[in-house]
Amino acid sequence: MVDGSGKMRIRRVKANGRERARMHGLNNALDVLREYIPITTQHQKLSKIETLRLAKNYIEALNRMLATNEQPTPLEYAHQLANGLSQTTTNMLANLLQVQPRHLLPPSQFEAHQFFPSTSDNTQYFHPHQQQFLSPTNSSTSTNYPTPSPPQYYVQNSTNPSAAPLQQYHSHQEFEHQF
DNA sequence: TAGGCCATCTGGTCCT
DNA sequence: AGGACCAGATGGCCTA
Repeated sequence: MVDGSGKMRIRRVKANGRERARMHGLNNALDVLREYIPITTQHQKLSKIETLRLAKNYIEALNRMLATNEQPTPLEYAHQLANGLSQTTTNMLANLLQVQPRHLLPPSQFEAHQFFPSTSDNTQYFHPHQQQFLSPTNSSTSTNYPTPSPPQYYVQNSTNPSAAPLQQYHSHQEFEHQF
């Protein structure tokens, strides 16, 4: 602003105030959005960009459930939600859904991590490219659903109003019983 | 300490 | 003319 007149200055100050209010409105909307997505933390809220990414993944996951009329396994669900998220948020998600963070690595890191880290168990692994589960002993197509490793499923924070599809299941057995 | 995230300011553009 | 929206710049705070 070259013109330093009082009138111009007042205009600028008023515009700044409006811009501040506009950004506060945007942030409030983001706070509301955070309440409806299935990650909640006590001490640290999701960043703006991660909130938007996770919300998009969550909508996609819900749409998929509606389209297929099936609930995903926790590992599948975690994979859908973790798509494109940062390492930090992915770890947080893995922790909340009680799956191994290494199972949620993006394709590049997934392969770099060696496809099947251990052959000592019967754990099956979700392949992000093929969008299906493979087992260490039989890497051919697995048609029946796997038994994912985490015995407990996501328990929603009671202060969070979001309707996370898995929150109703409190144990692995209860989850399996639905099918 | 570098990098990520954020709030704020600012000037440009478009719309009413 | 004035408001809304946008993107770039800047500086502060926090964390790995």
